[in-house]
Amino acid sequence: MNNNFTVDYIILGCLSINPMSGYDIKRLISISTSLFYNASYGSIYPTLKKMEEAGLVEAEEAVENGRFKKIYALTDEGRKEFMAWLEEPPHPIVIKNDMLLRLFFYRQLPREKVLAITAAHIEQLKAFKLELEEIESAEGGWADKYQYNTLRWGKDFYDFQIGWYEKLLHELENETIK
Amino acid sequence: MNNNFTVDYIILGCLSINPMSGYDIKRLISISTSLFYNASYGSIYPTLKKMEEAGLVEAEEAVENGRFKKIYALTDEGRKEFMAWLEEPPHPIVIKNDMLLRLFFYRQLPREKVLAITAAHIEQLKAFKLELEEIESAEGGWADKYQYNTLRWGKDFYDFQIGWYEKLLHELENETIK
DNA sequence: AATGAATATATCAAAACGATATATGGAGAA
DNA sequence: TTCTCCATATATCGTTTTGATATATTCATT
Repeated sequence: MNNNFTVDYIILGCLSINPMSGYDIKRLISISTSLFYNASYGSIYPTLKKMEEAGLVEAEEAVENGRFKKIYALTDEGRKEFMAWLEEPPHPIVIKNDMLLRLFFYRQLPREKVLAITAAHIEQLKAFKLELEEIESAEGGWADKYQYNTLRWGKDFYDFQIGWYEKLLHELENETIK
Repeated sequence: MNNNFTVDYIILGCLSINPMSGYDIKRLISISTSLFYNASYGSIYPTLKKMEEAGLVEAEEAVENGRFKKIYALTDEGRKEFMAWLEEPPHPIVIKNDMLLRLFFYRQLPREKVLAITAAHIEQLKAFKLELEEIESAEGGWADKYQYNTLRWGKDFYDFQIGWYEKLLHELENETIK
């Protein structure tokens, strides 16, 4: 585990809160961190296996509601590894922003199409923000002050984006930028 | 090219501005879009080869300053493909934000370490913003109004992040959040 | 003449994605 | 009751992407 910008630590982090299955990890991520850090089944399950072999996690096969489950928990070694990671300074942010990539080339598109796409994008951002607020009101149990702040970042980031594209749209409509 | 959230279109986009080599594409990306959409040599060169076979780009072997270069240019087919992509609505943003991921778990870290990491992160963001402003004053030739706006987004996004973490830091210092 | 930086192409192992296969339990409808 | 659909749960697989490195050449500096 030489590179500390991998899916390994989000998994260790989930298990540091509670022992859980790969499916639980995926669900926890999707309702809490997916906006700023996501992971797929295709990385979660192989990584759990790899970390079990490395002695960072242990699996206990359990039956819950009559359904088979493999509950993973941190070992002492795993918790040590996670805490060491937690103290390190963070890596720079990595973004794939498809809208901005397209914007970079929009000179080649007729003005009215740019306006339409931008307006639609603003509506989509507003819809995503609403979704996030629904998650906020539905959940609540797991939220300590730090976790709550990551959720607040999500909302603030949507507000930033919505405001930014609204300003752009108005400028394009009024053609005040040269 | 079924999935339109791949490296293919950023390459077609670069070539839509000017014919250039894989090395040129990498450099153009790193000084213009890397903040919101990056690509590595390991994806650029194989993709150029794949798209040449598919007839979307053509290579011309040239000698520039006595140095061998493979200049790629869009074919009519390639430009058609790119323009079709450009009209589509964008995919949602994808982020890997290591700082926020760590924040999600910071309850497990002593308060003073959280404060120190957050303060250091703010300084790093300010340094990155300065770097971006240096790129801005160095370049200028390629900047049409849309391209300039993507650069402005970068600066605005740094301002948003700096402000956000400064607010967080003050709240943590004063412990006004429950 | 030597060194090192920038230019330029290319490849490879490891990681991650995205989609899908498989299977079961539970809820509600027909 | 049985059928269907959805949520739960684990797992895999081809493709894509990353990150690092290998190789080679030119140019400017020492």
